[in-house]
Amino acid sequence: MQGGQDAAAIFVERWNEAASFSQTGNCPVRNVLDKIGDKWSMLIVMYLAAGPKRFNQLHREIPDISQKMLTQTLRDLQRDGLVARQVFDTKPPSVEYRLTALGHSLIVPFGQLIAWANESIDSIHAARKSFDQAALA
Amino acid sequence: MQGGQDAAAIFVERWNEAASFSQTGNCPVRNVLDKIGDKWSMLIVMYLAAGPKRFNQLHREIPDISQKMLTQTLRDLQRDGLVARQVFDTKPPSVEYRLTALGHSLIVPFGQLIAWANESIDSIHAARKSFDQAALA
DNA sequence: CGGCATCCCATTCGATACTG
DNA sequence: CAGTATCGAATGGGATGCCG
Repeated sequence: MQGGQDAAAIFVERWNEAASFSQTGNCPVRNVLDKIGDKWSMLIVMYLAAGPKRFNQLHREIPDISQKMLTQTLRDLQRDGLVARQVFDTKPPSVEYRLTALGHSLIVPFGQLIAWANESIDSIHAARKSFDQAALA
Repeated sequence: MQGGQDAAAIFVERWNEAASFSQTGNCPVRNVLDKIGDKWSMLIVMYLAAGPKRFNQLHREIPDISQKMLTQTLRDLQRDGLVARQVFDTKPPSVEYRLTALGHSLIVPFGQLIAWANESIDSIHAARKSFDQAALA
């Protein structure tokens, strides 16, 4: 619990610190959380965790993603230094994406969160069920 | 890296599993990630990590949150069993919110993520800067 | 193959006003 | 004090079509 309190304090502090100059939208925490909550960012990172992949390879493997969002999300990840883009001068040209060292380092803490999600999902569903039933009263 | 690969595999597996019955929107990972990415959910959790707080106390302490979003986010957190709501029958009535055991347990893995964000934000900003400059060419 | 540009709809969220 | 209700602007993201 001690570590939790520290994390909470840091989180709140950083957030409020950002609120003072929020015009710039420069909150370090929000910057990262926006990617986490993004519909596709983390899914792509997790697919790339297994190794480098080509653009259309990702497009085929990831269910339901549109070409637009795949392109856009890859650009954002590249811009943040989480993903590296390499063009091969073949014909037709091929482009390979891979995680950078920074991208790989994100998998560790993010994996903790996924583990928590899988452990807690039953409790969450149970809580929702009882909450919704209580609301019917 | 081994742990990272495992996490990635679990993540992708769970996601694809959900895609098959995606009509119901029942992906365990998305359920949690939506809360993480939510603009206010995690901020509220972090404020409550320090101890129970009343509604207006949260409203005053959290910068820029509207009454609507505070209410709505607290309801969602309560529904998922992360936050408990207790009404005191005083006059005027007061309502206290506190983290449940489940809510507290989220702070640990989420704290890891915040720590990563704070460690990596400089690298991210640097990557953005060089990316944007390269784009000007 | 690997994109980019455009249109358009759904959801999110802030502002404001009202209630027990 | 602790909400609820309604409106409207901004945003996210899918569908489609074109290009080097």
